This record gives sequence, structure tokens and C-alpha cells, in this order.
Amino acid sequence: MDDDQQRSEPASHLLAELLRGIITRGELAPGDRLPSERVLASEHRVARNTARAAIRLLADQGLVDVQHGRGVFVRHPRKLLRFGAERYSRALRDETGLSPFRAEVTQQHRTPRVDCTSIQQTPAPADVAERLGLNQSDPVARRENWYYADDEPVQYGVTWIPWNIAEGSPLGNSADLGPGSLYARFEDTGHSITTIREEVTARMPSPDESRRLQVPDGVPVLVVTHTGLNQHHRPFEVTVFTMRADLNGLDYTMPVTDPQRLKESRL
Amino acid sequence: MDDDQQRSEPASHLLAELLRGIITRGELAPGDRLPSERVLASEHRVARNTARAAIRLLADQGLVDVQHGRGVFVRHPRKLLRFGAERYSRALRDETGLSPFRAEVTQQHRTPRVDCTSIQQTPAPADVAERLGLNQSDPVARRENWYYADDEPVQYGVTWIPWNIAEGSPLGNSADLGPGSLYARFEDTGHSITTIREEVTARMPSPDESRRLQVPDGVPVLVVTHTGLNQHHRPFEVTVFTMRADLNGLDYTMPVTDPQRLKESRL
DNA sequence: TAGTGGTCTAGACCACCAT
DNA sequence: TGGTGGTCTAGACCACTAT
Repeated sequence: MDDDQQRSEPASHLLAELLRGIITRGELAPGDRLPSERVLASEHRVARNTARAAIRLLADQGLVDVQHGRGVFVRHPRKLLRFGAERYSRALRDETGLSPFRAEVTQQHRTPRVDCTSIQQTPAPADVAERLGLNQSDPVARRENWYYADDEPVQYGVTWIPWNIAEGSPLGNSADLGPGSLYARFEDTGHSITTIREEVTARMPSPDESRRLQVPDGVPVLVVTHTGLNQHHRPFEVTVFTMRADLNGLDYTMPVTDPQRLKESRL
Repeated sequence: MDDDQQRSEPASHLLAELLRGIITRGELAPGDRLPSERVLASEHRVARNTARAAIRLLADQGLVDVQHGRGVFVRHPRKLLRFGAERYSRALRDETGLSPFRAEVTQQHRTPRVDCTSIQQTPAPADVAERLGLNQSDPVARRENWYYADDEPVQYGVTWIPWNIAEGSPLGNSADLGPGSLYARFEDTGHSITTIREEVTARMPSPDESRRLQVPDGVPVLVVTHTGLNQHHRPFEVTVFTMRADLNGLDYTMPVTDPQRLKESRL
């Protein structure tokens, strides 16, 4: 690196800034390959590890995609899949006959796929039991679903249902839930979703999630803990969605409630 | 590293897993210091850079906090500040006399502070103009606020207000908005917040945000684009909040609306 | 097989922090 | 001042991808 400045930024940072400029100015377009680590190193007169550190900075900011054996590529910005309260509405189910995920993905001209990978009966974990108003030892049905767009994994969700609701229904034992999917089957058991509570946060994926969701470096996951409340304001299901934050967004439109009514509707 | 296995995981991954186990089993408690890079390297018979790579993996997962010149420390899990629709309610304003941020932070026995760092008149950026139903050249007031808990920066927000609303009101020129703060002043101008739209996503912080929000390594930010709609379902303000995801969460409770009504309320 | 990224080593010097 | 993390070098071998 041309080290004209005394005590300037580290060479890896300078090189990263240089490359970042080239990318943001469009001199390298999305999909283009960057020079290899070895080329960058020799051209900028730094060690290969230094060029490597610069590329890591760009990857950590989500600007480039590092592919073993192929090279480093400028990342394509992706349009987000957006999910909000309407995904649970009966009208949407009736209109499209599609699950909310399928409807959203189809609208973006991509091909949706949902795999139910496991259905079990287990004791409720503490946080789920709390939200469902159960004891920790109470049995629940646990359903795990993986969601794909064009065979790219974009999110997964784990749904917890009190066993007394799931028992005897496809909810407790069948991967194929039939027309209208999950919430149609809840209606069959007398639970109509009228209010939802969604708690949202974000974090970096665990190594396992990173692998299974194919999350690129430098991309966090959104974690949505969703609680469905029936017509009597009683919780009847909890789903924890984990979504790639670069491919998903949430879009909530709602009335401004006053705290008193809100507290009531929560119990 | 004891390389009993042929072609096993990289030594840095093995060391990271070992340390991760020690932390999650509680043998190292939050706040405890890990052995130094040099000690780890010699004890596990690897180069210092390898021990360093292992620590970086832990930092990227948010498990440890690396402090230059001091050491590497097990991170304290923090309770989240939670924000939902009730933060905009009139009842909360009247009850507590506090802004929603102040109320939430106070409830967690921490000391809130909000700094308004700039108020300007500027042309509306494209995404803001779209949400406010303005043209891109239309003037808006831009207010920038920084939010602290115990002098720790936790989020910042940029609020955009059509100039014809802000003009002549403290909204357009005064850092101190008086009792009831922002939404009380909107009510003075005839805009009562009745519906909100919040679009949520997450990403890694930019280097600048990382510095100004003091975001630890391996922690993403939540980005909430908030649109306030008045009693006539017209947008009158947009605020983009950027929050440390390790310190903030969102908590929305809302009725399940059907798509038809929703579309109407959006325009 | 050649070129790419992934990892590792051994050693060096700098910047920061506590004593 | 001594110990910590931050960065860098020069070279090596491995794993993956394309030809």
C-alpha cells in the first residue's frame, strides 16, 4: 500500500475503502468479480493476508460475496419479501387460496416452496409456555417449517401448539395441512385468529443457521416471535420465525391503541 | 491444537467451539476475562493468529467483547428495551408526561436522555417523499435525535415532516418541543396520530454508525421506517429509527386486518 | 491442472491500558 | 513498564472450482 501518510489508517482499511468506492461508484457492477487476493496484494504492494483482511471488511458490510475457489463478487441488492399482519387474514386465504408466504413470493415472480421437516410432541420451552399461558411441563405440538424462494432458503419457523388443541387434528400429526393451511385448520378447531402479537429482534445467525439458511457473511437474521390470539383473546399458537434479513422485511400497519386496551388484549 | 483427527475442522474452529462451550456452560461468567491470545496460543499449541481467529468467531457471534489493551470478556446479556404501537398513544403521553422512550428506559431503572442534534429544512429524499405523498423537490423539516440510556447510545432517529406542517410550529425550528413532545405538537397543528405503519429490517451497521452507536462487534442494527397517519389516513411524518439490536426489540400487538381495508388505510 | 479462497505459522512492530 | 489486542509480512499447504 502506498504509505505516504505517517500513522494513517491501517493498509487493509485503506484498501477496503478504495474497493468500496469502486463498487459504490458502479465501476464494478453487481455480479462482477473483484481481482483475486493475490493480484490485489501485488498491485497494492501488501501481503496477501492484508488484501484478505480488506475483503473481509467488505464482506462484513455485506457488499461482496466471497466464494471459495471462484472469487469475490459484488453482491446483488435484493428486493425484500415483506410480511405483515395481513398475512394472517382470512380474506387473503380465501382470495388466493395460497398461504401468505406463497402469495408474497409468487407476487415477486419467484417460486415458493414450504417444507414441513418435523412434527413432534414435546414439553413446552419456558418462553413458549409463558406466551401460551401453559406450565412448562404441559405438552405441545412442535412443527418445523422451512421456506424457500426459487429453492433458496429464506426463513424457517417453529410453531408451538398446545397439545389439547393439536390432538386429533392434522395440526398434531400431518405435514400436509390441506387448503388454507395452518390457520384454516385452527378455525376447524374453533380458534379464529383475530389478534396477533409479534416481538421482533435481530442477531447474527448461529453457525448452524448460517449454513442451513445459507446466510452470506455480514448478514443478520430477523427473529420474529409471533403469538396468535383467538376471538376470546386467548393465545393458541406461537411461531418463532428466523429470517435472512437481506431477503425479508416486516411491514406492519396498525391503529394506535391506548395502553389500557392493549393490556387487556394481551391476556 | 491437538490434531488427532485427520482433515478435521480447522484448529481455529475447534478452539472457538471449546471456548464457546466453556462460556455457555458458565465456567466463564459474563464479565470474566478470557485467557490472552498469546496464552491461548501456547496452551493449545497454535500460532497466535489462529487463537485470534477463534476469538474473532466468538466476537462475530456476539458472545464476547474484545477490548484493545484490556482483554477479551464474556459479554453480559442485556434486557431489551421494547417498543410497540403504544409508544404513540395519547393515553401514555397524558399518563406519564414522558416521551415513550423515556418511559421505557425509566421502567428499566436506567436514566434516559434524548438529544436533538440537528433541525434543517431540506428537499425530501426519494423514499421519504414516497411515503409522505410528496414530490422529491418538496421541502421537508429534518430532525435528528439521539437516544441514550445511562449515557450509552442505544438508537437514533431521523424525522421528516412536510414543511407546510412544520412551518410556524416548534417542529420546524425548536429542539425543545415542550410537554408531550413530538406528537403533542402534531396535535397542535391538527394532525392526530391514529394509524402507524412500521417497516422493519436489519443489517450490519456502517462503520460510522458502529462508532457513533458504539455497536459491539457482531451486533446488527434494527432499522424501523415509521410512518404516522392522521385521522384522515394521510401521512404527516416519517421517522427512520436505527437501533442497536442487542439493546432494543419491537413488540407489536394488532388486530388481523383484511387486505382490502389495509390497502385503503395506506393511502 | 491452474487459479481461487481457507487456513496456518513464526515473527515483528504498533497502539492501548493498567500499574 | 509490561501485558493486552491490532496489524502486518512472507511463505506454506489445503480445499474448491473451472477448464
